[in-house]
Amino acid sequence: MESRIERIKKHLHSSSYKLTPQREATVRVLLEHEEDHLSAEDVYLLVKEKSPEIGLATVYRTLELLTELKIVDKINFGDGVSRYDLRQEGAAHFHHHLVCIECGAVDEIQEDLLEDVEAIVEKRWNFQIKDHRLTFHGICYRCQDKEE
Amino acid sequence: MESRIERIKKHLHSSSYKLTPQREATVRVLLEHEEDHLSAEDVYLLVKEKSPEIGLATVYRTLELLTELKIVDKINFGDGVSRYDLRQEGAAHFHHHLVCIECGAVDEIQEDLLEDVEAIVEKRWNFQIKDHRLTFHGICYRCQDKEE
DNA sequence: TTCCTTTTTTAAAATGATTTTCATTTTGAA
DNA sequence: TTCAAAATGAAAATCATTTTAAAAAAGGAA
Repeated sequence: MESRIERIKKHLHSSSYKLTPQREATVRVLLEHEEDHLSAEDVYLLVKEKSPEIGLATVYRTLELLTELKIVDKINFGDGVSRYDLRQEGAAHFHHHLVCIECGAVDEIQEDLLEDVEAIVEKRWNFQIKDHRLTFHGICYRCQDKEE
Repeated sequence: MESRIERIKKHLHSSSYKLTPQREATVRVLLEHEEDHLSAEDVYLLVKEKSPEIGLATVYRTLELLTELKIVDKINFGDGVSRYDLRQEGAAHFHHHLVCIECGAVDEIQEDLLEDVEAIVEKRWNFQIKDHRLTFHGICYRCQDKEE
């Protein structure tokens, strides 16, 4: 059976891009840090551990390329940096996030939950939805426990 | 009856901040441009028309202050700049956005639409929601017409 | 293989948004 | 009026990200 890396390689090739060693190292870091919401700088530092010669600009270019190909999602929690999440394979919809305003933790919601809302928006606003971003800011279960 | 500006003034005073001429000029620009999703630079240029002595740093500081006091919402559509929206008075919930990937237009959805989703999230993830951000990316009704 | 063209990379410089610094001005309370 | 704190403006600094330019790598054709 085909590995995730191999499928990404094919995906790149089908758009006539190569899976260079630098790109592969970057993808591997993303694979090892799913759900971690790494910034470009985070990714850079992690890639550097195994491939010290890589440049920050290459990481940025790779993340941009992967975003274009919809292999990763670029997200923004309003803290001044973009973060990059590997897309779940076969996921029809982008996952949602829970950002804790106490401790800063970011949890993920894989369920869609928006089918009904999207149906309403498409019909009522006559808007053809291609993608969405939903983030809740609040207090996570861990911090709720702390307070009591 | 009390004007919007006066209520904002009281809001500032209740946190022991002053409504200085610069702050008032900034708020007035926001009041005159609701739904326009102005960037700090946009606000600065508009404020400058009436108050040419104002500095960009002051506009940034004012927008930050208004954000802290929840008088404005700072939003980010992933285009590299933060945008600032005056909050609807008495609006329990932040409004949502429709971003057109063809023409870049940003439309607003004032309806909540998320009550059910939030109830599920609060219960199932045991997360105490304080705020949310929901943005749909897709094709607006204007661009759909163009294509046909 | 060798040559050639294209893609990719690197490091450094450039850019652009935002924040900080610091000297000056304004403010409100005593 | 006097004083300390708050606010401002201009410039400098910062930080994330992008661009540049030259070198390296990759792939295909002869």
